[in-house]
Amino acid sequence: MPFEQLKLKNQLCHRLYMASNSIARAYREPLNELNLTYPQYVVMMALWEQDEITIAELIDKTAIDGGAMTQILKKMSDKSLLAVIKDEHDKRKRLVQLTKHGQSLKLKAADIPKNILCKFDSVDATQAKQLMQLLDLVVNDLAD
Amino acid sequence: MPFEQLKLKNQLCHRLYMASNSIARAYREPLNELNLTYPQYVVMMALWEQDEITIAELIDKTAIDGGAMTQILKKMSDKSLLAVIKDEHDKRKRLVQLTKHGQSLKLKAADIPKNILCKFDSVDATQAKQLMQLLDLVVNDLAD
DNA sequence: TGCAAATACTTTGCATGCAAATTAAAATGC
DNA sequence: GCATTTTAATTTGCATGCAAAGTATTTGCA
Repeated sequence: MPFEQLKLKNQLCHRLYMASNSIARAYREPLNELNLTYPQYVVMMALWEQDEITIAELIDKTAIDGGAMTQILKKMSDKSLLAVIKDEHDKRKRLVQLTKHGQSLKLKAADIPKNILCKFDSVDATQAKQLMQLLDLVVNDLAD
Repeated sequence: MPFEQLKLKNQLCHRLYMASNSIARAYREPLNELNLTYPQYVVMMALWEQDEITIAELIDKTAIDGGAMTQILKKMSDKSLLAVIKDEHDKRKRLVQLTKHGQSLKLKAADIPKNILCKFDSVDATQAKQLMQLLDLVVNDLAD
């Protein structure tokens, strides 16, 4: 069968495209209540894990584009979720620091992952873990 | 361990986010040679499977947003890959039709999926199929 | 010491994804 | 038969993802 590989139903990339968009859409509602977009939420999660890190470290942890990160941090700073401060030891670097407000939001966000997982009627914990492992393989194979 | 569920390493959504971006990035180079973006390539694949379908059907097949689809089709029309024509039976609808140029591009695109798969050193065919099945479960569970 | 190369960010331009509002046409219902 | 509702697209505004160019510092090295 010629061109069989070009059919959408055979494309891993299209599955990923749809799944990624679907899950981001699922997060939209609960995140709206926190006045956060999905990438902004990812930044918050990274900072809740470790506060006061450089922008480069934040980019590394979140895999968010550097150009986008500048804009995202500016908006989050405007919302008083965090502050971007100069690194006195290396003036090229800037440190990102959560505000009290940003820190306190962690409590409100704690239930979000669970509420999303509730929607997965067909995927049990084992499958979810398996899925994450497979996705890690994909990401690693495609990493430069 | 409190807030363990908020760590990025435990988040299925963040894996999907990274994997989807990674694979879209991997397609960028080969698609540049065809002067196509990734969503435009998805539209082409849908039309190579079945030509002369309505925009609604195209949206259904590709899962591309309707608002974005209008813009995408306009750009593809400007590049003479396809034409958007009126449906005489139902004037609300519009049909999308590949041009000869659009049809001929299928040949050049045929090798792209294989070349991307080459990059997956750690994922064999069985795992790829398994991954697609799991992603289908996720998409279906999240579908309204 | 001094200058080229590497780092860390920022800025800009383009292409979506998405929600919400809008327009046009067809289907429904009373 | 006509108003209401539904369907099909388009338009608009906002938030990225990404590539490429630009700026400010710091490193490396001759």
